[in-house]
Amino acid sequence: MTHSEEDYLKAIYHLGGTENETVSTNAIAEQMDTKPSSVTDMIRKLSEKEYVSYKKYQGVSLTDDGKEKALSIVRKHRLWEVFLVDKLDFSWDEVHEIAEQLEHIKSEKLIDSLDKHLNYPKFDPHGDPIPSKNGELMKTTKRLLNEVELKQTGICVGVKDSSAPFLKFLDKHGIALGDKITVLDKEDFDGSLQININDRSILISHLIASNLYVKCD
Amino acid sequence: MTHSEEDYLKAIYHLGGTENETVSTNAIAEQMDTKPSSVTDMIRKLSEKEYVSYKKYQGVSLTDDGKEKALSIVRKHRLWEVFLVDKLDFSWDEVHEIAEQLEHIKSEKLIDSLDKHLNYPKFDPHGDPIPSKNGELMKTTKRLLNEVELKQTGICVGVKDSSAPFLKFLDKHGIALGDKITVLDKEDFDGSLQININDRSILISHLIASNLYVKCD
DNA sequence: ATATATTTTTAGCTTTGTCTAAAAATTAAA
DNA sequence: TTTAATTTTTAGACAAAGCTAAAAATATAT
Repeated sequence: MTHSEEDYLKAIYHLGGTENETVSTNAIAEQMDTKPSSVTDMIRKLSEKEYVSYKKYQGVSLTDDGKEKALSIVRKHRLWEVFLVDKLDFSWDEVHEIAEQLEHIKSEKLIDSLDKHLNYPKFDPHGDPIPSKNGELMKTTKRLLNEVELKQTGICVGVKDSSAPFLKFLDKHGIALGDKITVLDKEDFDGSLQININDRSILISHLIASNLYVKCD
Repeated sequence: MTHSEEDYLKAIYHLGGTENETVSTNAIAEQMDTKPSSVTDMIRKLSEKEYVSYKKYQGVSLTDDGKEKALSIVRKHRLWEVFLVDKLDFSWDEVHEIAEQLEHIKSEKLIDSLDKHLNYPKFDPHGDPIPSKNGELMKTTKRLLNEVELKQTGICVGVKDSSAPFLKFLDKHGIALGDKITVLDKEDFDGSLQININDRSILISHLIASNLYVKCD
């Protein structure tokens, strides 16, 4: 399994090409910042190796084997992200591209040891769940903050928009993973939300709220 | 700088192709377990990029630029080895091939943070010195154990033969990096050494002694 | 010093992953 | 439903890194 093959499986997984759902050649090309023709080539190879099932012009989806491989890469990626933040004091928005490299390191024992060293974390620094060793992914019932009822409290577990500008905004305003957020008020006018976070009360726009995932009990 | 280019620079460095010393095509091929013709190809490329100086049929040596790159890879390799042993409880003889992968991860900040996290170690688990960030390598005056005078004590800092069988032998007999070794007696007959290590006294063969580096005061 | 052996390089081919440009299939629209 | 637009695939090229086999250069030995 080459570096590149792993990248493709991960991309297909993230685009939802699992459980009989199909993903288009163009979508993969865009996600991976490459050309559709390159994608077709690789898809054919992955199909021969039975990591994906594929009929010409009909899109592609992961086989059980492919899904297993994809989840193992996601697991590695997220564990390394936890390592970078928890142990090396990286901030939330710096870890992605380094983890993108580290996820390809091949050693089962390394990942097992890392998992133990990090005390078996369940979520990565972005609040995304870490697949278990045998490929089970915790179902998290997260909601967008703007969908949360008045007076309810939730824990910030992730973002919808993970672009650097948005992550920097959150950082600047002291909003981080694991923070408890209570919805104090909703403005009918523009959908702004008055929220309580870390014992401060701030007003955030609808756009911000609709890109923040929280987990309520 | 590709993965493969880095491997070649490291190999040339380890073969001593620095400070006007020259290394042969065949030697590199053997070290890297590849063919001489492949080496010639890569040497030409590295020469164009001015990482090595090279005249046909005359062998190759690192430029200042190339040496700097090689030392940075050695630094990364050895820091990762310390991480694996100190933090993830790997044993001495398991870390090499994983570090071989990790050394290619590209992120200056990652290495700086790792160095800090490990508390700026000076030696790797094999007792080899870790180059500083600016490429300085500590001069260690290590000697082979069989060259040490009677009654002298030294600290075990490395091995000459780093093959798995030898490392396993040491492990089995409780000889590890950092151990204090005193030479109690030398047998004229076959060069065996009676040594004291960790409050035990054992007899080791000349071959073993001649593959163990120690550092005396 | 010449012949032999060894080392190194060249030439040409392979694989992996990418690309462009053109053809084929599918989807959308008039 | 026939045409137009879009998506996907094919065909052919390219760069990286490796290989084999043969040629050229250097080193060794008689």
